[in-house]
Amino acid sequence: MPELPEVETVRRDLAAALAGAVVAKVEASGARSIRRYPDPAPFAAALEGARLETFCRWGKYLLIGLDTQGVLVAHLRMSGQVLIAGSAAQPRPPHTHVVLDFEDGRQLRFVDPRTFGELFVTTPDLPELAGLGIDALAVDLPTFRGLLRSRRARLKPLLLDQRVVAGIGNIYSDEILWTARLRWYRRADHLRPVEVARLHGAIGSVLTSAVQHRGSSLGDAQYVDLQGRPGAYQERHAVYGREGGACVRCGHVIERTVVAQRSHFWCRGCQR
DNA sequence: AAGCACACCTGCTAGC
DNA sequence: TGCTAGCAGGTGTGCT
Repeated sequence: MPELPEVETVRRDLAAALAGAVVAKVEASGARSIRRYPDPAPFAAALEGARLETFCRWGKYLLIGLDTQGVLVAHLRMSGQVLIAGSAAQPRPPHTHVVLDFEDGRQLRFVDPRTFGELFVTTPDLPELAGLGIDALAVDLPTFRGLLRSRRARLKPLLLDQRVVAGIGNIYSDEILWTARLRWYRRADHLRPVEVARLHGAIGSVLTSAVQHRGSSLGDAQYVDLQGRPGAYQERHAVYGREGGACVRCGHVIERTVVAQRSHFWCRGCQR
């Protein structure tokens, strides 16, 4: 589900809602959500009594800095949601696996039907995230050029590779390629300089616009924000999920093909 | 290095 | 109406 814009929306809302909040109690009933811990007690102990101080994001990882020098890391994978509740009395959604109780009575809930997501507490140097590429909203053009120079990978798998640039998933890779007017199978090291610049510009413009519209929620509403509300960027998708529709730029029919075992949506009329 | 197949899960939908 | 196959926003591993 969530890619960079959705995680960034959650990050901003968390910062506004929970800066300074102190964890009173942790309930971790879903073992898979804290799978790095053979036993839930150390996970709870790392959080109980801690004050939430900073709210950062790196790619699709949410990073909450604690006053204990620890960092709570969350990755939502396909179906994870972070929801805030005004009180413990508010009914819990199905598949609520981890609950943080705050001193003021509010709760933060980690809900995840497919249980691919996870939470853990680590040190500020984030050893578990070694190898993750530069954040997609932080990469400048010269750096991006350098990243592509020696890569023989095709553009779609390259954009999805979190070791190169972090934060882009299946929806936004298609929107970025359409915006840059490039086909998925172009090789990174064969792009002309003007095409590299277009791709870099498209990463910035698509992700920034998606953040402004609070991310994309598809029909099954797996992605919702902290308050359970959907995003609005899906209304602006040019290609993703629009198979058979008309390209808003050139009028050709949007096609769907399978690339790297994922659905890929594109326009043969204006993507080269 | 790159690409593929598959694994991890549940839920929803399209098609029979 | 009821069943089943296929599909889903992500990543990790193991194999060519």
